Amino acid sequence: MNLKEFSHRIGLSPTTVSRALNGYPEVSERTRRKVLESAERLGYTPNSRAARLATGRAMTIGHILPLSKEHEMVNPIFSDFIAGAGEQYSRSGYDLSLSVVRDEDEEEAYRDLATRGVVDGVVIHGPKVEDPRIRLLGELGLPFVVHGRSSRVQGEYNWVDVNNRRAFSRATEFLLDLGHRRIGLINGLDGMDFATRRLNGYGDALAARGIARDPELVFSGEMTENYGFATTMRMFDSPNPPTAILISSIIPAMGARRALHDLGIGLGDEVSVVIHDDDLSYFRNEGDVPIFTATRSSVREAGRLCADILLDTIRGAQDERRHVLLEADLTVGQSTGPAPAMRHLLGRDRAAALRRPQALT
Amino acid sequence: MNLKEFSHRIGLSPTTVSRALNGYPEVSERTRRKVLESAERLGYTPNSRAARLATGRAMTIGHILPLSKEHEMVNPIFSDFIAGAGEQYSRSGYDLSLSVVRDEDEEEAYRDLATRGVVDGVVIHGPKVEDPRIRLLGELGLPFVVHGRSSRVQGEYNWVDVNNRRAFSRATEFLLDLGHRRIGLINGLDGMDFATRRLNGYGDALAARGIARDPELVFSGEMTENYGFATTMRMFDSPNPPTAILISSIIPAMGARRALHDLGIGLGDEVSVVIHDDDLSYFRNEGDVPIFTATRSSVREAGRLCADILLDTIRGAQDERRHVLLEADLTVGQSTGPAPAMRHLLGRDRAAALRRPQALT
DNA sequence: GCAGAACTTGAAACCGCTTTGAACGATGAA
DNA sequence: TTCATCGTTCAAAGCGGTTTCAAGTTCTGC
Repeated sequence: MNLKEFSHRIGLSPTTVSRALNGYPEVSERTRRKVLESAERLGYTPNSRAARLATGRAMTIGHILPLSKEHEMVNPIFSDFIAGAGEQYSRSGYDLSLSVVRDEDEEEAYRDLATRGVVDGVVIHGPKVEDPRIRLLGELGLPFVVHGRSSRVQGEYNWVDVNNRRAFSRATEFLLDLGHRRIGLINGLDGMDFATRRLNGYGDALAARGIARDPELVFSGEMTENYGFATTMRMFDSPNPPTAILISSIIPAMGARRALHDLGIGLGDEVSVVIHDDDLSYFRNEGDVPIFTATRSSVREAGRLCADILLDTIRGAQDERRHVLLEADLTVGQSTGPAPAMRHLLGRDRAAALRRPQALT
Repeated sequence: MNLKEFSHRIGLSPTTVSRALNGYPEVSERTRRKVLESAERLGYTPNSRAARLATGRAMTIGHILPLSKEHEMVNPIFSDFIAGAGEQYSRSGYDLSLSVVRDEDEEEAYRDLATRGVVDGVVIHGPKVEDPRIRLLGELGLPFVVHGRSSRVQGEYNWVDVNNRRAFSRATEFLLDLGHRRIGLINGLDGMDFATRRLNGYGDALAARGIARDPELVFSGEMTENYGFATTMRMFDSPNPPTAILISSIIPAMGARRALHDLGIGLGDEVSVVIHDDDLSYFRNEGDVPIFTATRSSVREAGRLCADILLDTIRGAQDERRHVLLEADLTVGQSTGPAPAMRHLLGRDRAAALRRPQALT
């Protein structure tokens, strides 16, 4: 049933019905009640396609999920972020549109969303240190918010970020305080803004204690379980392995744990691990004493915040650009302990001998 | 710029321009080329909102992501499925709309999508054994495809499923052939169709060898890492633990591995594990010899197939309902081996003693 | 009792595209 | 040469809402 028929049936004009349903003040309370009740009874719902054309609003927020041909990987934090943001969209009557594109087509995809008029705003995921998408969206005049920041981009824009630098400098200090001196870093992909900030935080803390950064202990890559495994193996295959490792996500941390296990190295005992925990719903680092010592910041909460800011911007309630910097609290779990005094006993030979798990047990 | 202005500028009627851009045969090749080239040059793109109203098509597929208040968990396979499906949508010029709703509002959400006319079809995720959504969508007349099946629902509908029963009976047989007799099952949530089929497959294989199913060895729950950990701990806290475990996803398998490690029980050696592997992009069970012996079926591929079927149905190219049953191949990895003869030595006492990892190393 | 303000309601234009039905010129057959 | 046919193009009527502007009602204040 369309508006014309519905309004005719209840003996009112389309104008009045439209106003009543959209909460305009010009209709009397009595009429509004009648309209709402009749709509319920007769099962009338306005057609969104028509409303969107008439109002010029798409009532939709766009998210773009780029897939690179090489890695073919979906960022595991994506779904939790979306869950948080989507919750807020629903609450405000907005839809969420997701475009899956090859990463080389990503800019084109933003352009497309804007000119086709299917979204009122977009969220930028995973900004690089110098991300061209920010300038592009500015030029397109499409409201947006960045989940993260882009250090080398000039100008104001909305963003929600974790204080990655502080989180990683604190985590590093924590390990230093435990007596660790050789600390590895299993970081995210090179070029990603968050990875750079984490690296800086780690570097700062080391520098403050006068410790040189050993490039052999720093890795960057896509944060899969296998990546965590491979990099950990690599570190312990050297004559001078670390006594502690910082890991950028719980997923590679799983791989690191597997590696340590295979090598027969005690986690939290012989080697300490601190992770950054995005509080993924299927991978909770919880319990009285969490498995991993971690700097935690809920990505779902970040999604909610991004959504709120973006919707405010779109509704024009927000003139200036907004920034939210989330602090990640450090929670001590089972994966950290004092640096072992005997660390030098561990070296290439033992690592090689222990490579196969069966050889151990 | 809108169609009126654009067509005026290039000296053609809106009709002709619209036809040229949409590939109708009535326009001459020369005119079409001119239109396409001018559109490119002047930067004209049709407004989708208007096109959607005019055609009555939403050019959008809906996905609903339900969040339960208790678990608050996002299915980890969701993002990979979406990646697969979204790829196909893009290819066909369709958008993907994602609605995040509380699970008690899920049916209402489908109803809403249908009456508001914002989608042309939807995908049903995670069907229960008897899922009311299938009948509902039938009544609403909204094209749909189910990722999975619903055993106790009558009638025809599109679906793409893995042969869960066969996969789990084969995995069980594989373990039986290795001499295992006490085999645990860490399954998905009770009531989910896939979980029921897996349980049946497991039960079939045991029954075929005359082995009684021990309820103490079967668990169902939401497939988190912690769930895998807790259930494994529980199994080994009994006087008669299993020598092998089947696990429904690689995520709880991580937890199971952690538990075995904490208990000091060798994986693949003292205890065998077979998982079902959805081939998640950030969690690849790969390598020359994969970590886990697994029945594998790519959820991303399932997403692609669902999208293809749904789009065919919407375009009317498809009259009958379509079904795809994917077979999961069993790949042998490092996590399985012959049943240890000395299994009876392991019991409650040793398990209790080994509970804390530090006590071991 | 009446002018003017304050409420309510409705007619019609509009959002920007698609598509029907008509018109036009060119071509070919009679 | 004329008429039917074909290939192109266009004017105008939708699609189903929202919103402007005008008009009708009911209140106020005097």
